[in-house]
Amino acid sequence: MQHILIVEDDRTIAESIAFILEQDSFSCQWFDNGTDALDYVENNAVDLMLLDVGLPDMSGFDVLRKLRTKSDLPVVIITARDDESDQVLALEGLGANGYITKPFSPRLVVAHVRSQLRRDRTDTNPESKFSINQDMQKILFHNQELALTQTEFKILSHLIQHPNRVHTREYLMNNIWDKPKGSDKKTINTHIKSIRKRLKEIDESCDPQKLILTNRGIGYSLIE
Amino acid sequence: MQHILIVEDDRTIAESIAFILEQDSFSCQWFDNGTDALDYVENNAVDLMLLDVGLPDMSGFDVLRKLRTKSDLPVVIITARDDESDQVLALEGLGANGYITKPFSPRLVVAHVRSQLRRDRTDTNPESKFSINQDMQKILFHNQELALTQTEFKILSHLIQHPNRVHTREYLMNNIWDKPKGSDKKTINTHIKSIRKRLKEIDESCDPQKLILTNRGIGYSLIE
DNA sequence: AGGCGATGTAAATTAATGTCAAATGTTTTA
DNA sequence: TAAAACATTTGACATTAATTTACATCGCCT
Repeated sequence: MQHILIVEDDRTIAESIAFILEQDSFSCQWFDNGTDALDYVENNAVDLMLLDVGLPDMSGFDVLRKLRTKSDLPVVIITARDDESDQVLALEGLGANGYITKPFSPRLVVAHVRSQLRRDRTDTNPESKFSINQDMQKILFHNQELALTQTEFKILSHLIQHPNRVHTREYLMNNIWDKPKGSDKKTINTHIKSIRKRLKEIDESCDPQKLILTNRGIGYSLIE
Repeated sequence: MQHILIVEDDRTIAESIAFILEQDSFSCQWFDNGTDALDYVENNAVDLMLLDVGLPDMSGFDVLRKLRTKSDLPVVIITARDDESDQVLALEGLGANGYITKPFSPRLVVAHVRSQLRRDRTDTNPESKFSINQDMQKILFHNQELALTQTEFKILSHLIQHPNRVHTREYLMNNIWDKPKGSDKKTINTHIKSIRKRLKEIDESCDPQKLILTNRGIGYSLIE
């Protein structure tokens, strides 16, 4: 679970942000001043800071400046002043990572938070046992790398990207290969079999036939 | 030098952005439609995309959606519509990294670009066995200088600067040589081979085929 | 039971990559 | 400027991996 630090002197705003972040399964810590926040960052694992500019003890910009002398923690500025030069200063001069102007909806805050934190994770649907790393052309199953060949990768990607729906052999044939092969329909069969084998290699206890379901007379589908 | 892709159908805007980015020592490439831009991203080294929402052929959101099926390139949306729900969709739903609403000053664009790229600096990755000295055109491996030719240097630099991802032959060809070579042949292979040989020269015990991985049917990748 | 698909094994085929040496291109040096 | 030294490209060939085909057997569903 990722931990968000909220530095905001308006209790109502802080609470509404915290509420929606917690709904989105982040954990939050709130401070109404910069000094305590900086102190907390020193000694605690924080993934991102939401930083108001107007604080009682020091400006948010000053907080950021101080923070940046020791940490590159992602910081999203929240401010009532919609002044472009402030934004340029924050982003370029001080090293902020994002900038939100009031008034804003809590959802926008979550969007910014997620956007900043996205890079730190593997891009994946959290419910799925699979995650695809396009950069490496690799698929992780239970966070372990599957040793797949090129066509196996393509087939499994298709299934993962459109789970819970049946893919006919013809459909797969047409979408995996450039030239329509047409000839033997058993070739998909073989690839599915070897994909299943590789799933089993990683998770001995799983039932690959329930993960990749055979829809008799139609095709295959991946079940999430 | 970092390379920015501008996708914007208004020539005037595109040019003013390109102008100020080039002043800030970025290089730019401009497209006025989504199709060409997506095509270009496939096979060229791009560090960030500035993406207008209102494009002639497809919405910028669609461009982003398509892009995200294969790449996690940082994308900053530029749009005339200051609509919060659009922004939430772009940031959270589609995986945009930043959001700028028109009208904006070119400086703000630069600020966003810098802010997004700040994290990407891999030059001084302490975990890496490699370090690059661009000025001297030298690469150190285990702190020992590699005796590389010009093309070997370029290829290895690319791999080091974007480690842990696959670089297709076509991609490397487009980015290492000025003029796009028509026929591929085995020229990349040969260079890779000689780079691997030189790695082995320095560290007899290393396995160059595990450092520079062959991704069969795709390309090569450097593993950190 | 009979058909369809799954599984296992193996061989044949096709494709990608590695390797090497010769040919070509480029720069340096005498 | 010519020769030498080096860099790059190329094609032939070897090697390895991936894909397809084939066939025998097993099990499930209707």
